[in-house]
Amino acid sequence: MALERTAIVVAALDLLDQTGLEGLTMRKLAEALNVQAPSLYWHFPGKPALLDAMANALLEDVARTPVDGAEHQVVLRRSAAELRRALQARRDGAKVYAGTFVMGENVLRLAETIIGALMRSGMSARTSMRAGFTLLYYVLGFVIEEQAWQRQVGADPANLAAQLAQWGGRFPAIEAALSHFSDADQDDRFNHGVDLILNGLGQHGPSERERMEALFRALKSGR
Amino acid sequence: MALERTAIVVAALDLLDQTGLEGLTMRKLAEALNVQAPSLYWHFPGKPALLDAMANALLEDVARTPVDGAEHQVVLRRSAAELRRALQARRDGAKVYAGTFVMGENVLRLAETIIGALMRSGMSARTSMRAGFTLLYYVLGFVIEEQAWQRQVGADPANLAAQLAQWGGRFPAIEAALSHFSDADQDDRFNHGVDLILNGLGQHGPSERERMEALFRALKSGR
DNA sequence: ACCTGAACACCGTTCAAGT
DNA sequence: ACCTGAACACCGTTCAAGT
Repeated sequence: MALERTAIVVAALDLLDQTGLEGLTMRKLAEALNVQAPSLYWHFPGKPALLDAMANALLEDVARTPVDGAEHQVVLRRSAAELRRALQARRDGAKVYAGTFVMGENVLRLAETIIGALMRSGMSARTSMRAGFTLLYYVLGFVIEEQAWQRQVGADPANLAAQLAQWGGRFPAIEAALSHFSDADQDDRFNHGVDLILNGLGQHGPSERERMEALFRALKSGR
Repeated sequence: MALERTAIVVAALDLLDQTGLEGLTMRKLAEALNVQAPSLYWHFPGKPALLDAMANALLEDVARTPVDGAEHQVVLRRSAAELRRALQARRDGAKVYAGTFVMGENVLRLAETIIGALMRSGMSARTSMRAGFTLLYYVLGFVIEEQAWQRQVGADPANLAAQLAQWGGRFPAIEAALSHFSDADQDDRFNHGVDLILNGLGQHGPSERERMEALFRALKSGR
């Protein structure tokens, strides 16, 4: 029953928040569902399959807003922010997602939204895909490090400067930069990276030939 | 003894190649070292500490080439390629790295190389850090997905088109783009993303004010 | 300083059996 | 169709004891 599968995934995500990825076990999950551990194996072939379903479920609310005729920059910025938010919403969310490779509905919808917006702006399918994935990789990497930072430094902030000081001036650029690495700054940092990628896109944008092809396609489809 | 610690990490990385991250256990590692499992706890406080050491060891050969006066684009391109290669060198390398947050020597040297090159080009410490991390996040995200792809699709290539076909035309942009997603193309895809980020940097580059400040600093230090 | 034996409190998964 | 009991082959980690 589809309802039961969904309920298991929901319970698994709640358990994830409580225990972290390390503490997420089939036995504890079964207990949370008032069931014996082997029952889960009727619904999922194994733990990896459950983690795949969890990864896809993380993106449930991503890329739901209609794009309409929005500029590709707007679509990409919003998509990036939504993906970050979705991965951040659960403890170890980025690590769960990073451990899987799912062609699930939510993942595909997100990719379709981004790549589609780029293609509609006149870029070729090839360039759109590459640019879109560049953005997605950036977001994934960002949140992975963001959550690792929260786990490690969030638990013991004083330790950070001490660890760096241990190398005694061997890394001056980092020391100069680290003062700009504050917790309050995370959103700005994230947006700056997104802007950097969008900015790179501007130059690389549709070539003369790609513009002509896009125009031709539009005319042919009668719009 | 530092020698023993290093030997453990080397053995752990070799075991990782054989078993993957899932199969990497303290007991198997101890066996590979002809020792009982509890012995490892004299050298490392626990498995997470071992994984931290492994993550840092992955970057052993990264950012070793002297930068000299190289342009920042050259430094960044090389650093990105070296990081990708290092994470790719071991099975599940990116996942091991993504699970940790280590202020280790190798990680710091890589960050110093990138951020230092950007600062020397005239960018502020703040902008250099943000741009540098954008590149690093991209590389990390790229290799995570690259290795996930190798695990999943590499094992069963025929399955891919079938999985996508299942959604029957709901994701046309992806279908159009997927033909450009070949195994042979991975290096090109990677470089394209790096170029995109470098390209975005060009516009964002040193402002007039930042150029003046850099010039002033250079003059003051007598160069 | 470095390692072992024995034990504790867990794991994921299988499978026959129940309803 | 869905769940349980019992078991198998493992885990990470602790700790007293050895050398």
